[in-house]
Amino acid sequence: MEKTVEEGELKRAGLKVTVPRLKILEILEASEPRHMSAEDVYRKLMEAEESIGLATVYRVLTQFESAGLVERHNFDDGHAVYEMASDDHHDHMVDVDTGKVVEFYDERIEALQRSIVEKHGFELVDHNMVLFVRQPSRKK
Amino acid sequence: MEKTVEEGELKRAGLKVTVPRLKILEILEASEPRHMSAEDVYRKLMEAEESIGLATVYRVLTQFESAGLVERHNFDDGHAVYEMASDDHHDHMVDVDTGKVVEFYDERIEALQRSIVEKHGFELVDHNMVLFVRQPSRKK
DNA sequence: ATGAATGCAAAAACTTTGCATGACG
DNA sequence: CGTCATGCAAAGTTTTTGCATTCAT
Repeated sequence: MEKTVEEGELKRAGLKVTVPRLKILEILEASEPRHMSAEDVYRKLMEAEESIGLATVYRVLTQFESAGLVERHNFDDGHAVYEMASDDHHDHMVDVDTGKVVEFYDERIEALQRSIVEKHGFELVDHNMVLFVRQPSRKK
Repeated sequence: MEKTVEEGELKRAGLKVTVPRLKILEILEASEPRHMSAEDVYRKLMEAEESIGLATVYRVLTQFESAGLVERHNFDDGHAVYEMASDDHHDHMVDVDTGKVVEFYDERIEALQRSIVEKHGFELVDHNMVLFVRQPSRKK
């Protein structure tokens, strides 16, 4: 039985290697679009004929978040979505017509955020920025 | 019966003037902190001895949002909060230790957002930015 | 009077929890 | 083997909806 990369990731995160955790990790890594709700993950599991409870999906996603493996975002619509944590931080741009999500990074904005926060006497722990956009070609 | 400012606001928004809508509008305008969940509003109504159903609070807040009277935000914790819409746009800074919310505005960030969005071929419709901050005086 | 708004209760959507069973190290 | 993870179902939260009644115009 060969050791997969995912097993290593789980061990490093201090999580016991189990079938649900492996499957969920695989799904998140292969996911397109990159942002998935607990339901989305559960649906993929069902498609893959895995019998894993929805409750477990929620538990595992929460653990992954605590372990820093995934990031949780609250866009607008009121339910959480998860994406694999990457070293490179990025923000999001959501096309309001299509729902498509574009990721981007701009160091000037990051720097401005830090400077604004410091001006108010705080230090920046984290941030969350979503730009709602649209193709300009729409009439009116 | 004298006409209040709030009555005018409701009429202008195309909403019939009713007791629940007036009371909720008053509460939002007087609110401190400025960000209130539906439950918060409902609690205030109860304190004021008004018998208005929670369902009505949700309905009215949704109508106010559609009418542009209030803005809805999803910070981190998963339930929506509302604040009176003001002409001057601003973003939010949340102290992760105390939960306190600071509002701020920085034109340089606004300009950068527009420029980034255009570089991707979109136009900016709206945005949402929350900085999670902390008092630097914490040890470790 | 007539159509819209409200209150109540029931339902829906999303997430968490309790507990007995089963799996990992 | 002891502990931790899982599945299932039940409970919690937050928000929405159906319907009879009340209210604004």
